[in-house]
Amino acid sequence: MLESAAGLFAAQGYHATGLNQLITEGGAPRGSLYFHFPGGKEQLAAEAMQLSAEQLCGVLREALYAAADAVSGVDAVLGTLIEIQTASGFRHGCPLAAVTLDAGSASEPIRQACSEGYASWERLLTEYLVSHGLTEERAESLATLLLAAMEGALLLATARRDPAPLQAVAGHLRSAVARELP
Amino acid sequence: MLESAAGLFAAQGYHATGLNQLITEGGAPRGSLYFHFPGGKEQLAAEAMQLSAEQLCGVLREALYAAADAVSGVDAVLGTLIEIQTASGFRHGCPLAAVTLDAGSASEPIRQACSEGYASWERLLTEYLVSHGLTEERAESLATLLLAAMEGALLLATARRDPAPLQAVAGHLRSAVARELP
Amino acid sequence: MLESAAGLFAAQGYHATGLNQLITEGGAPRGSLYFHFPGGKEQLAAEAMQLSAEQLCGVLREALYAAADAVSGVDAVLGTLIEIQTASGFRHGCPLAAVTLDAGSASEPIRQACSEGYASWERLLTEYLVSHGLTEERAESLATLLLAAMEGALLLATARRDPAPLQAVAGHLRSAVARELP
Amino acid sequence: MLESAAGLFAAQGYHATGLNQLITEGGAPRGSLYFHFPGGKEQLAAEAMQLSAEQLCGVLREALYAAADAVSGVDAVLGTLIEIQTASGFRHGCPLAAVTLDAGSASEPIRQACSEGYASWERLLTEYLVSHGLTEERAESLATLLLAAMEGALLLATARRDPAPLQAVAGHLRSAVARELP
DNA sequence: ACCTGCGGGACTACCCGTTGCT
DNA sequence: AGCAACGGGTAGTCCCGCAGGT
Repeated sequence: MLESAAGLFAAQGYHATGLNQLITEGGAPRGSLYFHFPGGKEQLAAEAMQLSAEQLCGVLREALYAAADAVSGVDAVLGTLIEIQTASGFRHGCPLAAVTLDAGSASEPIRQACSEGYASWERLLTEYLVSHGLTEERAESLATLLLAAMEGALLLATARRDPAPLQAVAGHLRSAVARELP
Repeated sequence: MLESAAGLFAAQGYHATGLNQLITEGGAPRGSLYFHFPGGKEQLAAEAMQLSAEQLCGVLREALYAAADAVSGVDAVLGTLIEIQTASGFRHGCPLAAVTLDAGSASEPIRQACSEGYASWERLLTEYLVSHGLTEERAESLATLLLAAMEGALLLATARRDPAPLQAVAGHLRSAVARELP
Repeated sequence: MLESAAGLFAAQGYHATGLNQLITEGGAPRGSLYFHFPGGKEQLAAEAMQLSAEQLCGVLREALYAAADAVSGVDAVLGTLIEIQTASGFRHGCPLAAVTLDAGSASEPIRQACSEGYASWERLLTEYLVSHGLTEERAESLATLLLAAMEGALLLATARRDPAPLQAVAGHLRSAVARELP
Repeated sequence: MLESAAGLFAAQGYHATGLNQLITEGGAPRGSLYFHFPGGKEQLAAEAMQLSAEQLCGVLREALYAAADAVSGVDAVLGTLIEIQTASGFRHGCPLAAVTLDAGSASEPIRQACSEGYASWERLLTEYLVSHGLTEERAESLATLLLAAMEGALLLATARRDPAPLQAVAGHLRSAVARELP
């Protein structure tokens, strides 16, 4: 249920995703939804965002820690994103972005769930960079750049239906990391 | 009319913005909308995206070409974005992003309008970098990084209601540009 | 539209009457309803109550002023009520009572509409009694008794599906009026 | 449980009172309701009506038989009603009326429960009047008038949020009774 | 020709009263 | 006795045409 909701919200945003779509796709009856999510669509979306964030966190962690060094770790992350996006026909970009932008301004719980998701990814990157020798401060700043550039590149790639922005960004991020390493 | 529509779409996305809101905010009667925009809401949104793109293009151009050098040009652009976002209480981020993500997948005209908007900004940056001595190829690639990082930072700042991501990214982009200059 | 709504509300009360029923019975599409009654079901009910009150006021006035004297006027009114109720199979009692009791406590506009309806009937009776020689004060008090007894009798008759309470009350009201006449 | 249900139904009618409200107010779990009341909401309402009728019957009996004579007995009854209604902020009128009108036409068990409730009150009044010397026939007829006028006055008072109709009616009923006494 | 009041349903999120399975 | 599930139903709003008027 939450899984399918997460996919729908990621692809269409909050308001474009109707309850009907959520329940048919999720295979649940209408009334059960409000039993498990008394807060309705809003709560469902917030929990879906949390789930999405955790899942992607796991995927990124695997990609990072399977890599030989920090530079190829960044490469692996970008490669993963490219694969996810092209495999889905450019429907799946960042699983939080669409909801962040079309519901984050109206619903505080949703905004917080999204914000926490981004923060979790940023912490992951920061810890990874620290484990490769960067100071806490430089790691945090670099992690923000990495995350922002990846998010933006996903947005551009979605708009263009073309992974080129992700690839162009990958090159720059690789060298940015390389330069910061001790 | 278009102006107010652009603001509404930017802040809420496509599906969260109702016709009622558009006409009350825009001060136009209901039926007239379909005289001026026979394509309905979709056409209105596409044209609003185009308008937003052009307006921001002008603002960025001014900021860039008023700066003494390329590094401070990038600084000026980021500063402008920070100002826009904080001044609007973190409601206005990128004027295209929300619509790109919640309507771009369903409406081809809207996706194209957004895509063209991003492309126009990228061309602006590319030309600016070329005018500061970069080769066409390196300028294009760097422009993509700049645009992606700015878009992503706007997204993160919106989610967090905090301009910190924009500031963190600004530092890295400044040095990225500095390194590429001849 | 309002006529059919008035009938439905009278027979079933406010909450038991769904919008679906109102629009199918009234022959209007759903969207049109909210054009003419922006306040939705609540406004529709309030206006229906007003209409019902005016219509019944007209019916009662005719019955009263067609009668030879005050006593037979009261008789005519009760007779009219009996006829209305038996003709409808005890579905139509007082057109305001059901809504007064199941929405009047939750919706101030509806309560006011109902209250004004009762007041209009009371004024009608008061003026009629004054025109037959009662002082203003005694007329008002007697009108209240007449109205209350009629309302109560309609309620009892509805519950019992039997006009006997109306007939029993009629006798007492007739003599109550006879005694007060100069 | 039944007590709280009775209060809710009296104040809001049958359809305006949701199961959720009944179980939260009544402090019972959702599923248990259908153990104790296999007939569901309908049975619950019918039994609540019966309970309300019996309780009010008791209250009225006490008021009547504590009075010195028939006239002051009627006075005591009206006084009790006024007190109940004003004490509850005009939310509690007749405990059966709202349900009678918004469910009596659709549910035969409920209609019968209400009808029996009214009949029990009428019997009480009849017996009281007989015990003060009236013939059975005149007592029955007068009891109907008393009950109808009280019900109607409660309705008017509820609509107006003003006990004036009850007071006006009290005067007339007092003299009606006085005249009938031997 | 330009505009708009009104009408038309499909669809929204939400909640209802009810019932199997535990 | 009771939790979890069930869909049909709620009021309300959506985006969109179509005649009529200026």
